[in-house]
This record gives sequence, C-alpha cells and structure tokens, in this order.
Amino acid sequence: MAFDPAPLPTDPPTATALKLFVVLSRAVESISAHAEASTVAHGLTITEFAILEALYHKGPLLLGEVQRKILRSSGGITFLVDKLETRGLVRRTRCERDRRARYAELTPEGHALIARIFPSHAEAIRRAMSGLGLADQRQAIALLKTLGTEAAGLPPAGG
Amino acid sequence: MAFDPAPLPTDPPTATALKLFVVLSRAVESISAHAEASTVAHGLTITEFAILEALYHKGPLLLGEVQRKILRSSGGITFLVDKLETRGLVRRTRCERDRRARYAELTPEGHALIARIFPSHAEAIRRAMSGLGLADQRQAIALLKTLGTEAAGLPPAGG
DNA sequence: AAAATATATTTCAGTAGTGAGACATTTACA
DNA sequence: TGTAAATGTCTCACTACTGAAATATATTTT
Repeated sequence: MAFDPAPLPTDPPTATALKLFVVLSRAVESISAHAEASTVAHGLTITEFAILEALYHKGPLLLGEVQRKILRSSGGITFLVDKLETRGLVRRTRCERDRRARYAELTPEGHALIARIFPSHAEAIRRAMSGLGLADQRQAIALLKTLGTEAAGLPPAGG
Repeated sequence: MAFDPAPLPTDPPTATALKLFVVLSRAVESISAHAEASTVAHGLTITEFAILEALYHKGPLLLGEVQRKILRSSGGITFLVDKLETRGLVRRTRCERDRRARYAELTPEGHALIARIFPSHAEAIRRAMSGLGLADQRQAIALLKTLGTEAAGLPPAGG
C-alpha cells in the first residue's frame, strides 16, 4: 500500500541545482554547529552573540539596523535587547535626530565580554573551515557571493 | 561613552574563514527564501515540505530516520508528523522488526500533493541558483561537499 | 498648518521547534 | 536466562523567535 520512491529530476540544470542546495545546506549546518558551540560555551545564543558582535565591530546601531542585519521581525530585537540589557551587556540610548528611534550600544561589561570571547569564536570558525585551503576558500567566497547576490535580486517564484 | 568599533582580524586564514562564513550564511538565506516561498504558497512550512519530500523520494521511513535527516529533536518529529497526520497527508504504520518503532508514509492525498508541488519547487531552486552557470555550480558543489564533510568530522572547539 | 502617510519601536498572542525525562522494547553481556 | 544498557517514540515545559496590531514621532501632501 506504500508508494514506490519517486525518482529525482535528472535534467542537468535542475539536478545540479538541487544537489547544490543540499550540500550548501549541509555545509552551513556543520559550520554553524561549530559556531554555536563556541558561543553557548560562553552563555550566549548565536543570535545574542551576533548582536554583541555587530555592536563590537560597528559601534552603536539603531535597533532597526540591528534587526535588519540579524532577524526578520522587529519584535524579536526588542525581546533580545531586553534580555541583553537585563544582563547588563547592552544599553539603549536615545537618538537625537529621531525621537522614535533608539540606539543599542555595548556597556563596558558587554564590551569586555565580547572582546574576550570573539577571538576564540573566530578561531572556531577558522578551524571549521580548515577542510579547504586558502585558495579554495577564496574561490568558494567568489562563487557564493555571486550566488547569494543574484538570488537576493530575483523576484520570488510564482508557483 | 560609546566604544570605538573594533577591527576585524586581518591574518589571512582567519579573515578569509570569517568572510566565507558570512557569504555562506547569506547565500543560504537568499536561496532558502526562494525555497520557502515556493512551499508556503502551497500551505506547507519548509520542514513539513521536507518531510513529505523525504517520504516521496525514499518511500516509508522510520520516524527516527526522518528526524535525523531533518531535525535535532525527536519531540519535533512527533509534533510535525502529528500535524501532517491530522491533515491526512501522512500516516504511521507499525514496524514488524521492532515494535518500538513506527514508519511514516505518505497517504494517497499526501502523495498527490507532493507529486503536484515538487516540480515547481525544483524549478524555484533552479531559478534561485541561476546566478551561477552549470560548471560553476559543479565547482561549488565540490568545494561545499569537502567543506561540510570536514567540518562535520571535526571535534567541537574547546573555547 | 492640518491631514494623511510612513517609519521606529513595543506589545502580545501564536508557532515551530528544543531538550529532558518517561515508557516500551530490544540488544548485549554476565 | 536475567539484568543492564541502549534505542525509538512520546510527553511536556520551555525558548526563541514571527507577525500583526498599537503607539509615538516624522515626513509629505494639500
């Protein structure tokens, strides 16, 4: 009463694209597992780490800027910055030019934390990527940059 | 009172790995947005689609097999298969060799649904990948396969 | 300048999971 | 064989968001 397995598409453009989607997803999953392990070891989720890291490398950012960089919803950023603020790692400051808006910025404690853990995070990423040599990594960067940019510019499919 | 932005690492292995992580994440995000749009248009989340697709292309699978392919937690697969079962797309059947285990398999309705929407999903993926030509896609596959396999085999970092 | 529209954040209910532990069964070993 | 350890699924409390609607302020139009 069960159905026979259906064959995958075999025309080269579709078969190749599907295969690329699979290996791309798996690669991100494997790399992200290393990245995540390196942040949870310090009591931060990946997303919390991403916020601290953005503020660390860019300086104070409007909440909306942080959101667009890291999340889909604005509600999420309020929630996350609340949590980081409660832990004393981040604070909100007002924006002079627009009284609706608020900056998020690192507190001294938040700055000390991210300054301390970022190097080991970067090292974890470097190790996770070490299956490819430097030249291959550069080639992968070029290919993925094109792939991502073109896909982002494409209108969503109609079906 | 705000801190100056901290510079990113500049030693080539670390800088390149971090850059690769960024473009890799962005590429997956852009491609996945197209994949997701193609499934939600048919009333399925990506994960629900992934389950139906796995059963469509592999035939009946043990719940644990489906889980390891798609999720981290076993609780999630119970939840999702419950939902798909309620909608009449999937059913559980018993496993003769192991009475703890259960198969998930497509119902005729589930089979008809995935057979109908899989082609447009594959087409959406093909379009999403079209920023790269076939040869470049093949090269990306080779690089990402190595990257993912090596990262998956690496012990988690200690810091 | 008033009205309409747009934008930034917050609130809140809902969703898609995770993870730990419970239970049933199976497998390995003493 | 009996007992311990392992495995497959399910339950349940919890987490990290999403998305829509509310509020406050800005901007544009008339």
